[in-house]
Amino acid sequence: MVTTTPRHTGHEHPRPRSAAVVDDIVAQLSDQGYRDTEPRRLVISAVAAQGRPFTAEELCASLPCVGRATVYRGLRLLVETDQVCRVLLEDRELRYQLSHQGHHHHLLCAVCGASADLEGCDVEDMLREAATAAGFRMSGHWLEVYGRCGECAED
Amino acid sequence: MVTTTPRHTGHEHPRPRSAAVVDDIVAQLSDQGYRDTEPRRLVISAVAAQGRPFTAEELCASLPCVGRATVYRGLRLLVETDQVCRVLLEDRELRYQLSHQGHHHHLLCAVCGASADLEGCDVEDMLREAATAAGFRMSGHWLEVYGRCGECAED
DNA sequence: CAATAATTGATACTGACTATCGCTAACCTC
DNA sequence: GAGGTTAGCGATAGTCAGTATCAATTATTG
Repeated sequence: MVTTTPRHTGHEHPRPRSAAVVDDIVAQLSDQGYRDTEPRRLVISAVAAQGRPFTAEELCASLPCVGRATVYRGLRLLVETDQVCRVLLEDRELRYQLSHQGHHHHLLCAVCGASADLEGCDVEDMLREAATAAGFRMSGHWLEVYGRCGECAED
Repeated sequence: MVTTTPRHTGHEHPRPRSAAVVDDIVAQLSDQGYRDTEPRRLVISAVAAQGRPFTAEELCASLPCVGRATVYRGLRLLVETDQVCRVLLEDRELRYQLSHQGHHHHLLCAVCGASADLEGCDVEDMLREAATAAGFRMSGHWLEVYGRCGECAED
């Protein structure tokens, strides 16, 4: 398993900070009984290296040495364990992104693809109320907000 | 234009009320330059007959005499002209539904698949505000709410 | 170190949808 | 109505994203 690194206080050296993230995720997966494998680490590492929401195919392309199926499996595992969250673009394209954990929504820039987490927006209660009024018991929801980020708004 | 005519193919007697819906939609399409064709009417009629959100494949299955491509094309046209709206289930399955026009959101029952429009819920402003706070200019959003309808909530 | 069970990767497959293209029929003009 | 455009049709082939299969590999455990 590769990574030989002292896991404890890990940043004393210029290890790419993403390495810490990878170790952290691998450790969490390990706690849940998932093995620490080379391909898996490669996938996680590639995920951590992405600057913005990415597609499964992009990930595959960036990992020519890892089988497609393995990339997809790894990605699915990360989503299931809440390490990565799904992002839906306006054209329904599915993308992924390292999760900042916890339930939250995304602001997506239609121009550059950047994403930001929507803070301080508590639609939850509002939706639950409206659902109740319609005779429904709400159990969940899906929300994505589209627009232009600061940089792209100027055009 | 069109269609006050009892087309011979038709069953003039107790015209199902959906027939009025079909005529109406065909008329609107006609206004936009789309032809009034038999297969198109069949598609619209099948759409109008659905009691709840349906998939494209379900529609194909219910129209064995209409080519798949035609069903898909018809459905796409109806979406583009706002006669039909798309509904996204929790598992990302795409369904369709006669549109009640105007921007609105759906409440979807995870058990029986029924849908209701979410009334009196104005998330718009809230989202725009939160987006602005994050330096974004909001241009749109996608929201689906999942739960159980009154009937299914009892279980 | 051997046993065992998870994981991998090559590949075949699936499901949903789109492109192609020769043919048909709706609509417009006269 | 008749005739000419051309939208629309349907059969089918193709595409694309993602999944299933399965023999070989490898992390983990006893």
